[in-house]
Amino acid sequence: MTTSADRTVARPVTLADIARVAGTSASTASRALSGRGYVSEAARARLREAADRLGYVPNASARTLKQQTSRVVGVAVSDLGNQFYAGLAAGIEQTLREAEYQMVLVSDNSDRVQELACARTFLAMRAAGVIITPADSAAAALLARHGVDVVEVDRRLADVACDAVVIDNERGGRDATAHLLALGHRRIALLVAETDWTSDAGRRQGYRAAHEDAGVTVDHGLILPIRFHASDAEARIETLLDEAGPTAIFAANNLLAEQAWKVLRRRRLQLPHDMSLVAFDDVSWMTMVDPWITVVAQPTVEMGRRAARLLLRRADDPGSPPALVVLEPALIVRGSTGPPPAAGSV
Amino acid sequence: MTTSADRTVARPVTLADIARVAGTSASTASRALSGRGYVSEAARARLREAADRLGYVPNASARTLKQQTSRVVGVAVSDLGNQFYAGLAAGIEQTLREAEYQMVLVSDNSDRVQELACARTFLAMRAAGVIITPADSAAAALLARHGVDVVEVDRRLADVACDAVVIDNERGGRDATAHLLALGHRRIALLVAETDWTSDAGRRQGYRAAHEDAGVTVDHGLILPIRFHASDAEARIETLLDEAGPTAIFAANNLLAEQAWKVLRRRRLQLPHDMSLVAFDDVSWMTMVDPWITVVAQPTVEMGRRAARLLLRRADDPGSPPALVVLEPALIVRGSTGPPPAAGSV
DNA sequence: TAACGGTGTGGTTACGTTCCCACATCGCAC
DNA sequence: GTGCGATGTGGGAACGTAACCACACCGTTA
Repeated sequence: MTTSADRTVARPVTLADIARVAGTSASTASRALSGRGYVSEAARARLREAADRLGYVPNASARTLKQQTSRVVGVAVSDLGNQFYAGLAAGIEQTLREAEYQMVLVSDNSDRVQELACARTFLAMRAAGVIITPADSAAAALLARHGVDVVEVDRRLADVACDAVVIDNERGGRDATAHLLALGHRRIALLVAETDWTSDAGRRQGYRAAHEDAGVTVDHGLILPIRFHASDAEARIETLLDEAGPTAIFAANNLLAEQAWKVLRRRRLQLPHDMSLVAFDDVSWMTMVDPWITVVAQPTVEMGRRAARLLLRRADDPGSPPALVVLEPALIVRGSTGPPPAAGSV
Repeated sequence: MTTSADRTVARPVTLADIARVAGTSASTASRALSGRGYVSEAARARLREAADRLGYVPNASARTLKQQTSRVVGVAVSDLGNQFYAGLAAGIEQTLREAEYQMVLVSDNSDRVQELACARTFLAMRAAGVIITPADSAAAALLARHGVDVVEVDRRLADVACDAVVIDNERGGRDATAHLLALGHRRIALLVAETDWTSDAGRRQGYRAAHEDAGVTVDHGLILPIRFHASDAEARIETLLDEAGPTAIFAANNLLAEQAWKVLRRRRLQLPHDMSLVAFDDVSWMTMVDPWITVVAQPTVEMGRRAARLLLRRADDPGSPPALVVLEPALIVRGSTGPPPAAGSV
């Protein structure tokens, strides 16, 4: 007995099925539904109707196999749990969806092995392109060698020529540091990720440049490189405070800012009276704590959108030279920064 | 002239290429690399070597086409920009990656049209399964009709039988409300999403049940349903404060909590002296503001992991009955709740 | 009238993989 | 020595789509 429930296991409807129902060939059905090539209005209408009635869903794999390219874009970010990367992904997804592309999203923990595995997966899927926050140059190289377009976001690492979207990290670092120097600080601690990424290197460079501009010598004991998710991060910040005696802290990413802020709170240090703090990347908590945190804001979601747009543009115009989009960070001065405690005064 | 750079446009390597190099047939090459069926050690070694040397990457589309199923899981969440959904996605991605599945992630804005479009896309990709935070029952119905496994997360909406991962929302709402009632509050405002979702309905039901348990009648003027991303949310909260005169607020999701908190700060109301606040969903800012926010915490990432695991389990054992995983929320009492202001005292 | 371009259609093939089947060669037991 | 199962291999079909080609029919023009 056949009931409607039997349809739950029905074989997927194909072009051939529709063609049979509409009394045409599969070729005509393909042309009618894809809109390429000649089809009479009558045939098109019949085929459309049949497709609707049977619940036709085109088989993306068959299409990809035939056309040698898909509408899938691979995206690999360092840590989906971090608001910054989640925002990037949200921007990318939004733009891709509007262009009717799909996003395959992977969180690779900045691990080169996982990153390379992702690249291989994207290759296997014949991804139309890949957007990556690179931790290593190997993935981009592999993809480029197979002719897959790559866009690097947040930092640049590839040996090969490829599109990239970054912010002017040096300017961000410089603005933040100059702001503190202008307030009178001379001992500014720098908390920075322990990597060779261009993002952190740029911020570090900006920190140095601002000191040079102001004619202030940097005490290298004030610079503290910290690995991502290092369990001893807060302890090391404590040590820095004790040993290097800074009057201000510049935390070069939102995670380090959170950790620094927690240490300061634990020590009951008043912002900005006892210590000034500048963060990088304006996440929501920074305007919820008291005082609000002075910050170098980056247009996170917009970076994602731009990266996706670069990829889409290259799909249209494969020959165009590699584009580098540099977005501007914005220093937003809020309550967490002020003059240093007057040494020995009162 | 042929240079190494020419390889950038090389035709992808196929099984046939490898077979030719190793002196076998494509069938044997397939068996050797996929590990299914008989292959001599010698042949396997030769084929492995050839695959490595030529940089073979299997074509996922061809495989999917042939096998009629893929290693892709479709994931549709309401709003990737919200920490809660980002956490869900992170948990899902982690578990899928460990099982060597890929996640196609879409943010559908809780829009039924977009949600249905997503479902169609996942169908086209022959997704092995779909995980969704549903806004409408149509998507799950469509997928189920085509034999695609669906897991609902955070809320249940499907007419069809499918796996689901939720938390005990009623208990969460009840615990939060009972906590406030025990402190002596009798006028507790409820900020809740204006939907028919089981999540919010459950929290609302818990709110009511706690009142009943305590023998307190609910003033319906204290209940404020607010649409997601409503631009007038804060204004309506202000109005509620003025007109209904609550002594405590229970905000049934992290967005409403943020908005309520901002209104309270603007009014310079002291937590918990002038007003108590309980939030739902423990996001990072809640332990950064002063005082810390009392909250009903939900295991966000774990919910994602469990959802993915349900899907993977069903792939192994297609016949198993629909599973409903109910995780427990946890009331964490912190500084934002205390006794109500003593009416007319002092 | 013949040639021609535009329109419309269907047959066939190819994309790369897997899987079924046929077949061949063993060693071993009866 | 015949049968049989285990091992190993290759041929060929199939998955569903899109592209190419051949063809057939029109109306128009030389």
